[in-house]
Amino acid sequence: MDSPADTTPLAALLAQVPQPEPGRRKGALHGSTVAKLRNLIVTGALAPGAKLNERELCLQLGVSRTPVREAIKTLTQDGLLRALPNKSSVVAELDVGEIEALIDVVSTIEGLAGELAAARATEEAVAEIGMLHYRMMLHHTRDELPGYFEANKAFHRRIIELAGNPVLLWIWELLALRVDRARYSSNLWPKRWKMAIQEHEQILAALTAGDAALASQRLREHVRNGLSGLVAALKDKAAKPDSA
Amino acid sequence: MDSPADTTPLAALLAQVPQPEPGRRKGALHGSTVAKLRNLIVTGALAPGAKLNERELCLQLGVSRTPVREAIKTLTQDGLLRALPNKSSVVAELDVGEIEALIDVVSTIEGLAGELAAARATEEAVAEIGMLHYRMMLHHTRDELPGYFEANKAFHRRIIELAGNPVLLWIWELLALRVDRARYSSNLWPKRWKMAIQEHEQILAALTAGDAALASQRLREHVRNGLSGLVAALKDKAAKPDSA
DNA sequence: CGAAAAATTCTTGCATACAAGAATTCAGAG
DNA sequence: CTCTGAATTCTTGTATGCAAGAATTTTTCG
Repeated sequence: MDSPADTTPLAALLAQVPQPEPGRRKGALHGSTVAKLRNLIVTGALAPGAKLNERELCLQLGVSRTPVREAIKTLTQDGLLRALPNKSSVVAELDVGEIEALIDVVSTIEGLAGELAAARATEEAVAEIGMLHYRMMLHHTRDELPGYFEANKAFHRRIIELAGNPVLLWIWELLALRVDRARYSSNLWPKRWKMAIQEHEQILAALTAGDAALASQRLREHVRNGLSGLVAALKDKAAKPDSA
Repeated sequence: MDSPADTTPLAALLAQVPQPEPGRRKGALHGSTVAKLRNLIVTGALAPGAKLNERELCLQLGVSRTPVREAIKTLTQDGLLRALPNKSSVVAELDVGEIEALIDVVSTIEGLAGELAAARATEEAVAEIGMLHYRMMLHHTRDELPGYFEANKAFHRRIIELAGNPVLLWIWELLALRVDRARYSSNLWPKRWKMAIQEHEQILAALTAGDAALASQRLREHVRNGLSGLVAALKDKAAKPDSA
């Protein structure tokens, strides 16, 4: 059976079939497919409004329709795709109105996180968040957008985690997907870097002091400032669409 | 081809096959399967910890594995199921700690909704919410739990809708699933009916007055009271498990 | 009789086949 | 040449097949 020189034509054909990539184990396709597709959408590689052809995605991602369809369903639930009955799903438009709606919700959620986090802030936890803050500053001085972006997100995530509320974290992750998408689509970022860093310092100080009300307020306003800037940038872009 | 007396054995066999229920159109199975399964979980018909056998569910729901698997994935994302790799998914435990976590998040979300709703409260909208309030009172006087339950949820939902923020509504619906589940599992309800009705009246008054801060505060506290009662009831139940 | 191991059965993960509906193409009439 | 409509093709929705891994039973040895 394991003879390398099997001579039947059928065996020859079968030999070059899938070869399930030795290292791949069962049960990993759903997750990885979701991750890949989500990245394409969040980063804008798949533009808003783009139609998703399942067969095409199968080829592109190298899997069968089953995991692709599962991924589409998942991302539809996350609000990144819109499903039309018997028609191709499309990448959700990123409506400025919806981002404005996000402002209220995300700022409120992060405000709550700040309040809870301040009450639980140990020295160690604050130090860890502080580290993320400095990492972000480092990327700032180097003008490294992706690194800055990632450190910024890690800074916020760490605060949510510090709040110690799993439901809060769950909701935040859902919201963060949409926020990220909006961020990617408007690269106004350099303009807000400095102010964001200052605000982060203020937040860090409030957490260090264990001042729940202050941490809450500062996070709320920080998020509101950031997203408002995003909305303004997107409106600007919409007004003069060719200045990218 | 349409001869009613086709004589081949194969045709005879095919004749008694599925008969896809004349009224059923393509594309409806996913949604209906999710709804059915979700109901089984939320109402507790499928107990926390129960293992889901896909084949069994297929028979029970009368569909193939595909929609069942999709439904399982959807509900897993909603947090009603937990997926274990290569093993049966199980109905998520309803952990008291998680419900405590829900308190902070749901009360904050509804507080935000109250704030936004008060700012947009027209006479018509307030009248509509008032109607739901009276419907709830009616069910209260008649001791009709399911109706009370439904009217209560409609009351809250209408306020969220009045807030006019689609992201807020989306998040609220996700959270409401877990809240409902907790409610079904603890039937302490009659005890809190009266107070809930009084609180609703206060909320309605704040909305009528267009007082955003007050509406926000009252909704926040109303939700907190309700869920805290739930947690207490569940802890009680856990302490003396046989008193159902 | 008890315990470990081997074999069988069961269950999920992924792929694929088939059917219903949508999109597109092509033909023909005006 | 354009518009309409029928026929073809394409795409999604659902069912089913097959294999990898888990659970269970049976068997064998101490």
